[in-house]
Amino acid sequence: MFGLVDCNNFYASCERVFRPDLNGKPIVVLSNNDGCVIARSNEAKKLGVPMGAPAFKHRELFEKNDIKVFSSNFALYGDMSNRVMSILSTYTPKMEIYSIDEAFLNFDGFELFDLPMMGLEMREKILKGTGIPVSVGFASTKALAKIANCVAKKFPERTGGVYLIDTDEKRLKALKWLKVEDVWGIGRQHAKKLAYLGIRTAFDFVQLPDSWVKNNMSVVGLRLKRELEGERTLELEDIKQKQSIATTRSFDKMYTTLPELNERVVTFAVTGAEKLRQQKCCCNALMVFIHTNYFKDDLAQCNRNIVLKLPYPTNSSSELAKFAKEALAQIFLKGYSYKKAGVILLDIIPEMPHQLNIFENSNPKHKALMKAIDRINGDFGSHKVILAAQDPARRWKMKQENYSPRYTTKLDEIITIKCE
DNA sequence: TCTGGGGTCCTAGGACCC
DNA sequence: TCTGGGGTCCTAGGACCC
Repeated sequence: MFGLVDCNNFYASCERVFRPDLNGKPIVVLSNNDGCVIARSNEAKKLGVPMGAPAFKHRELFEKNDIKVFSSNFALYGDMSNRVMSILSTYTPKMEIYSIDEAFLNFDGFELFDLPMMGLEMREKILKGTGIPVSVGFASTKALAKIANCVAKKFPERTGGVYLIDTDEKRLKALKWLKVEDVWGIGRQHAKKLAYLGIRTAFDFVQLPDSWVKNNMSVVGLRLKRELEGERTLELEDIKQKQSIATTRSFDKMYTTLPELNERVVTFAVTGAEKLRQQKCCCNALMVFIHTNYFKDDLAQCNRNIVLKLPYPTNSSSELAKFAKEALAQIFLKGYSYKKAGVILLDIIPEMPHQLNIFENSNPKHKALMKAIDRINGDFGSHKVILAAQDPARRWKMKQENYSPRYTTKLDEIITIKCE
């Protein structure tokens, strides 16, 4: 059996943990730059706030309904996620943290256990220990566990937030209930094609011939079909090192000159390099991209990217910054207003051992230098030591008008309790 | 005025090898 | 007139996930 534990409205729930006055009230969390809605409490969903909605288009709806708006606070969400995962890890050694708010648990060998009871206990323990409500689904495959979780979340009164699919009858009932576009692994494009064929539910999907599924949805679709039929094709995945590390941002205003973009791109490269060193890896290539604002049809559009193969693998901030600058210089065109840029580190390999180049290698002194910088920034706060090419005044602040305190990770933002 | 960010996997087709 | 067969690697693009 697999278990899937998923936090309910995770970011919204995190914001409410330390604001119990907001329980039962509609709240939304916005993306970086306060751009789009990326999380909604159940109350906000009921009021018709769509997922991904641009905030500026819904200001009126927010105000009229007294919807509390938050800027995203990833320091808080990341820490709350760790707490939830750490409680979950006490239930089985075999666990895959699938995303910030959900984890697959493997319960092979737990045949004698009462899984639904265990699910209820998990729920309770996590709620008590972190304040985050979760839903739990159990089934024989990952895709079915996802569906069981959906059922648990959709009918909390009837299920208590925990649902187990352990018979064919329950499996078929769930498949007939679930809309095909809500199946894990079926996205917008495939859903459109399926709708055209009159496929409405997960059950309808499973009736399709294998050949059609293979031809139209490749082996990925076929594996999914097997999973829904109850045949295990997906296993828990190990925590692997990342194959690519992206740092990309939209700007607060349009940038038109190379020096302005240089500063951004260097900072992105440095951020990527830090993540690279954290996972003890080097990269062999990087991509830099820039583009204009594609929401503005009336402006001239420019969308360019380049992949630079590096002469040697490195994780040095200054070397990667240098290469990123070179790459940017090659794609930058004058006369456009740029809105977004990014640096993506590619072809990632372990730091040790790696193949040295006969002629040219990463500057050996950088290793100690980076270690020192990482330690200083780790102890005294990030951005204490930066490259000269980065903006020392940090003028490029993100728009975050409703940023909540970092209750759990910052000593001076911790809550104060008054005892009378 | 204002529209997020970070990932993975698979396939087809081209270039190349013997 | 007639032009093999079997591979690998790389890339761009498309699909999906949170």
